[in-house]
Amino acid sequence: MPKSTFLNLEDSKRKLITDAFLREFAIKSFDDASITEVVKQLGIAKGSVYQYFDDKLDLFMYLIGECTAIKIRYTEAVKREQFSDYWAYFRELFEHGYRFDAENPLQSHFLHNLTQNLKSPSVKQLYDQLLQQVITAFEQMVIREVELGLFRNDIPTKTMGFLLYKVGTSVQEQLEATGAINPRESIHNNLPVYEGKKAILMETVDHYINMSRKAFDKESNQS
Amino acid sequence: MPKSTFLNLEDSKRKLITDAFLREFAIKSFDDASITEVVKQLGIAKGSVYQYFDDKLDLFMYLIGECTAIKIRYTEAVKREQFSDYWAYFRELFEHGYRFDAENPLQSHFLHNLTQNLKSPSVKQLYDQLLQQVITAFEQMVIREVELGLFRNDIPTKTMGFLLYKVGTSVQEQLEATGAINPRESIHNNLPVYEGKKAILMETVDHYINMSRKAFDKESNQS
DNA sequence: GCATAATGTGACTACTTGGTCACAAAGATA
DNA sequence: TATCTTTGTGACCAAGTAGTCACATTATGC
Repeated sequence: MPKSTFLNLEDSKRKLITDAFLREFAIKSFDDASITEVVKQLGIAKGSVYQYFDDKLDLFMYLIGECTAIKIRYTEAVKREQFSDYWAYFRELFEHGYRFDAENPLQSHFLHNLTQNLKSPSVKQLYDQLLQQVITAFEQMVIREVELGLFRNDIPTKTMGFLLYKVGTSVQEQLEATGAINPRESIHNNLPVYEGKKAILMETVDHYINMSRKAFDKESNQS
Repeated sequence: MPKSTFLNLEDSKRKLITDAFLREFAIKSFDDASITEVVKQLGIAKGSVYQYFDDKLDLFMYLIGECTAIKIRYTEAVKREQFSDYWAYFRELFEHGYRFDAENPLQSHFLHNLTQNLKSPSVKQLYDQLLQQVITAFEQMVIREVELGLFRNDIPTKTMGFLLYKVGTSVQEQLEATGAINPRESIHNNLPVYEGKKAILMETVDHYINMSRKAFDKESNQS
C-alpha cells in the first residue's frame, strides 16, 4: 500500500509519477524495470519514491491494483446471465476489453505486459498466486457451463478450464506474434494496443470461438 | 560456436561443465543465470569459460544445440506418414518425448525451461526468431492436414497453427500449474520432469486431443 | 631437457541496481 | 517571526554482474 505521502500528493503530480512507472513496467519485467531510470525521466529524487512506497514491490502492487480496478469497471457490466450462450459472453468480454484499451492505453499496455512482468524471479510467489486465481476462475466458468448442460462433461473441468484460459490469452499472443499488433511501438507513440485493429481483433476472437465451440460444447459431442 | 579449446577438452570434463551450465539455465532465465555461480560450483576459474566460449550467448546457444540434437534423435523416427490420423502422430510425439525425458533428464529440464529462459530481454531477438520457426512449423502441419482433407478449411491456417502450438505447450503448463509435476524439485533431486508421471501425462494429452479433434477435424465441422 | 604452444587463473574493471539517511526546503501553526 | 511537521534530495552503500588480461601452469614437440 502506498504511504499517505503519495495519496496526499496533488492529483497532477501523482498521475505524472504513476504514468511514468506504468510506462516503465509496461515494457520491462519486474526485475528489469529500473526505478533509477524513471526518477531520472521524472526529474525527481530517488528518495522521494521511497517516501511514497515501501519498496519496489509495493509500487508494483499499487500499479496492478489501479489498472485492474479500471478494467473491472469496463467488464463488470457484462454478466453471463445476459447471454444464452457462453461464447456470446466470451465475445462481449473482448468487446469491452477493447473499449478499456482504447480509453486507457497506458493501463492496457501495463496489463498486457503483466504476464511477462510477473515472470521475474523476485515476484514468483505473486505470479503463482495470481495464476492460481485465474485458473480457478476459468475452471469455475467451465463448471457452471457443465452444470447448465452446455459444456461437455467427459473431460476434467480442470483441463477444460486451463484450455479455455489459454484460448483467451492466445488471441493477444497470436496477434503479437504475427505482427498484427505491436505493443512496443504503440506504447512509444502513446497509442492503444489495438488502435485501428478492432476488426482483426474481433475476427480472430471469432475464429477462436468457432474452434472452441466444437471443443467445449456438449451438443457437438454428445448429441 | 564453442572454441576448439572446449571441444578438445577431455570428455568427462566437458560433460561436467556442460551439465553444470545446463542445470543453471534449467532453473533460471538467461539474464539471471550466473556464470560466476557456476564456475564457483565447478571449482574452475571464470576466465576458463571465456577460453571455451566467446560469451554468455555463445555458451547458451551451444546448450540449445546440444539438447535439441538429442531430442531430435528421439522424435525423428516418428513420421506423419506412419499414421492415418494426425492425432495419433501427435500422441506418439509425446510418447517419444517422454522417453527423451526419462533418459536425458538434464537436457529435458533445460528444454522445458527454454521458453521462460528466452524471455530475457538480452535474447529477445533469438526468442522472436525461434518463435517464428515454431509457429511456421505448426502452420505447415496444419496446411498439410487441410490439404489431406482432414482438418477444416474455414479457419485461417495461421490461427489453427497457433492454437495447435498452444495446445502442445498447454499440456506441460497445466501439469506444472496444477502441481502434477514439479520441475524445480525434480531437477534438484536429479530426476526426470515426468518421473513416475507417465500415466497422468498421457491421460492429459488424450484429453487435449479429445478436445482438439473437435476443434480441428473436418468431419466434425463439415460433414 | 628445453622451448614453444595451449590452458588455466582470479584479481580487476566498468557497470547496474534497490534502498538508506543525514540534511535541506517548504508548509503550517500559533 | 519562530517553531514544528511534512516533503524532497542525492551522495552513498552493499551487492551483484559479464567480461578482461597479465601472468602461472601444464602439455607438446624436438
